[in-house]
Amino acid sequence: MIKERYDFARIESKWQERWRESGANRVREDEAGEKFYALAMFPYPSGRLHMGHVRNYSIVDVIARFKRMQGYNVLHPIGWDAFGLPAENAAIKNQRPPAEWTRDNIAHMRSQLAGLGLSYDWGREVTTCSPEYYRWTQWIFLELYKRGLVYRKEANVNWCPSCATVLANEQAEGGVCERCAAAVELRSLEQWFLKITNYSEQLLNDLDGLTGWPEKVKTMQRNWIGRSEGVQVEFSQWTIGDNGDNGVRTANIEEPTSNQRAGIAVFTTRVDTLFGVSYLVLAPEHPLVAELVEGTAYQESVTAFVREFNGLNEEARTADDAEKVGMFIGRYCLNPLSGERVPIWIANYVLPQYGTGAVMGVPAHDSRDFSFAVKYGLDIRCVILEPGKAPEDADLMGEAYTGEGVMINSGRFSGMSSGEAWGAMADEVERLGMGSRKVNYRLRDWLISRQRYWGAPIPMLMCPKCGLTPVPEDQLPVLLPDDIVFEAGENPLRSSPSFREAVCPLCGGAAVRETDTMDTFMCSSWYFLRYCDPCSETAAFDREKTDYWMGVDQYVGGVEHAILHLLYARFLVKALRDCGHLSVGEPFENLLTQGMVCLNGAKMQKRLGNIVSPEDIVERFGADTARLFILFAAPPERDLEWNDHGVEGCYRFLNRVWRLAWQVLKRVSGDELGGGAIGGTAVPWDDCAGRDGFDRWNGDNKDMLRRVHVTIKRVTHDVGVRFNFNTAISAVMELVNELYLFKEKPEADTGVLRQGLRAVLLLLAPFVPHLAEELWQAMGYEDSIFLQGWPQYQEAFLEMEMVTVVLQINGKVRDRLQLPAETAASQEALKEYVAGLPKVTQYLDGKSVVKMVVVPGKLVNIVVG
RNA sequence: GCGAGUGUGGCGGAACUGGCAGACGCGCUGGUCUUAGGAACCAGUCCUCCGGGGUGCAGGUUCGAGUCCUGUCACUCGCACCA
Repeated sequence: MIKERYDFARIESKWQERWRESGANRVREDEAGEKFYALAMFPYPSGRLHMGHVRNYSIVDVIARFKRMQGYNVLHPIGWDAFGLPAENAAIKNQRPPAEWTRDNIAHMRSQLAGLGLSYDWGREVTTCSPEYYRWTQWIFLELYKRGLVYRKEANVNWCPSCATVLANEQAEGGVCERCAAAVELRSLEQWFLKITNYSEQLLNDLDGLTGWPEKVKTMQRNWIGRSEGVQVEFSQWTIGDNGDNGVRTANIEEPTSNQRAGIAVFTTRVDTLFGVSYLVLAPEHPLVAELVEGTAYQESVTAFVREFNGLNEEARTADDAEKVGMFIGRYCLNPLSGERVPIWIANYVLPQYGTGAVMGVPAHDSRDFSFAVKYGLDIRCVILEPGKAPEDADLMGEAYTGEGVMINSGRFSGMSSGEAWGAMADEVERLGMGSRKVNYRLRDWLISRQRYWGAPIPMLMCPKCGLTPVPEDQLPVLLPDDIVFEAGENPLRSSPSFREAVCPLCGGAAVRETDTMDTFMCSSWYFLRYCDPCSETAAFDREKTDYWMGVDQYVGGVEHAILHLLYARFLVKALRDCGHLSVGEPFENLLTQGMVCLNGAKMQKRLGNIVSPEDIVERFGADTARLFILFAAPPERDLEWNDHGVEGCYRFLNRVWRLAWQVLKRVSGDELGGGAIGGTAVPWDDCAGRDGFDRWNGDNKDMLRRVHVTIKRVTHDVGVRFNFNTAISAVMELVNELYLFKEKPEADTGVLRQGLRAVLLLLAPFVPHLAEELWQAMGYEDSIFLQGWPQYQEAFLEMEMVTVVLQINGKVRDRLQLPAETAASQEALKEYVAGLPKVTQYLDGKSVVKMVVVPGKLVNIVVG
């Protein structure tokens, strides 16, 4: 028999053990029922869980348990995003291999997860740093390589000269080394890239099909991809120096000399402003700069200016407060349409990696060019009239006009609308062979090289004879060596002979292994595929299994992954599909981005010292209370303010449920109806479906049953459709309050009471699985509550005999009428009833009724004039 | 600057398609029981001059607006010289 006290510690460990022993959460592909793939973003094994994890995994667990009760075949896996920097830093600090540190962290966090009663299929656990996993990460790399989606290129990395090591962007914040505070330099290294830009268009367009994603995330991805349509225009180059004599146009001349070069290409989205160009700017890094100034009077000053930028990393370069600086380099070029001579400048505000690294300056119609022109006294030439402004205003511009208007000062294009001119001028540029329409993206290729130990080694070799050679598939995995000494400095793989020395698979000669490892985002971009087939030794995943489980039906995680992780995963899925390994083109059908967990108004962070430890909460109140609070305190997408009193409130509520069950069961066992009925089989009042069952009851009993079914309906909708767990829980709280009141009524039937308790437990089960399971068993059921179907409400039970109709006069609530449902449902009957009310005559006060608005079953509004 | 989002009691938040604002919980106040309680239970808890007024502010649409529209302010997040 159930005990009087709610002993959560005993109950929770008991059920966790039983679920584990019975394999309650194991799934297979061949089971009956539609599949449902519920996924939380897997954690980095930092050492212990924080509240953000608890929130994330509680949300997914509720969804998984709910769907399971609804009869779905639910895949609910967990794993570890286990490569990465902290393990390596810890290794240096404690002289312990990263593998050990990671393994211990995982062990501890695994037990914490188990302690929360999360219904994972532990048989599918995946760890990205295990050779069984990263073997396939390497295989995917090779697949992409085969498909031409991998290339090598020189690129800058953050380099700390004092630590002699490469830093990630996050470690180089503010241009300063995180560890030693030395100024970070840029170093150019040969590195590996994935051609994600091949998929720019698809990644952008397919966002429209992701109807289950928050608009916010899609917008962020759209901005990140940054598509813009424009024209790439060539400004032919003049040879003139700064002595002012007229130059000669030299474009299209064969055999160019050092003074006769082809044009300079710029990309513009505003080709309509071409006649407004008063200068042209190159990025300081532009390859032409050195050539253009070579041997001129400008060489020295320009070189000095350029050098200033080389040491600067991108962050310092693009900081908000960075002032625009630039200089004239003594050269001119020709405007392809107007034929005008245009001075060439270099300036810090032009980015080398976007477009062509060169920009046409149109001060009148671009705010950046405007401020630059004002600073350096450059021509501001208006070519588009702002509607409603007089032409003479153009000279007195206080800021750039970036809108549309009528063209002026633009040769034969004058008089057109700017929209028309855009097309006409683009056509003209193309006709002249001076450029063409072009689409540009902000998205850059994905640099996956990390000069680090703790990551999946890039499976490539350099053979002096055969060049770059992929490691053959049957030689995977390329294992990380463990004979490594960890100290600050270079990638330890570089100094490991056992790792570096290899044999070329093509010629059999000596070769050198690539020592770069892969960005951990690479490992986390396909883990959800591995969950579908986690133990395969012959493939990354079986196509049939991914066909069964993919895509993920519900993905849940923090918004901080809205761009990188989600974009990379989408890219990889598309690439693998194109390699013939997948049927789907998008990994995640529905996405829920949960809010942060805050304390005192700020995100819980070790750094801020505003941390509440999940372990403490579980120890003091139990996992069920922790889960309940975190789901009750706010809807999942919103930030959640932690509140200790609120936790106690949830604990109180569970105690209240416990006592209710205890009292109900005590009464049932003493009741002639209940005594013999407890057991695994259905008791009569458990299946009083249909109108007949309902009509057996009346008065308080009938009202109580109605409440039960109304609550089932609400909770089903709130959990299954809206993911508003907070309102679902509050609905159950209301039901419990009602049951307490009902219990004291003289007419209260024990069967109805039991029916109410049964509903409470079923509805609470996804939230507080241990308590629900314990009380379910106490009710006499032998099977797990999770094998019980999700409760169904009966329409007939929802029908009200009396309903409340609101009476308004001129929109103000004047009365609430209790009416038979039949009367309330009919326009005419309601009108008639209301018209006869003395209250109405009183409020009319001699005035006449202008109109009567009737909403059947709800409201009557009498408009009085 | 661009983009997205959010503004409701002392607090977290309800109000789903325009129809009873403040559900549920916290906190607070008073009470019952108790040796005691930070336990449990009961009652109360937006303001009010008792007419009414209240959902950041100002307008608008409507019989009716927290909800829709326009403008505005504040805060949060993302991107940020992307030509």
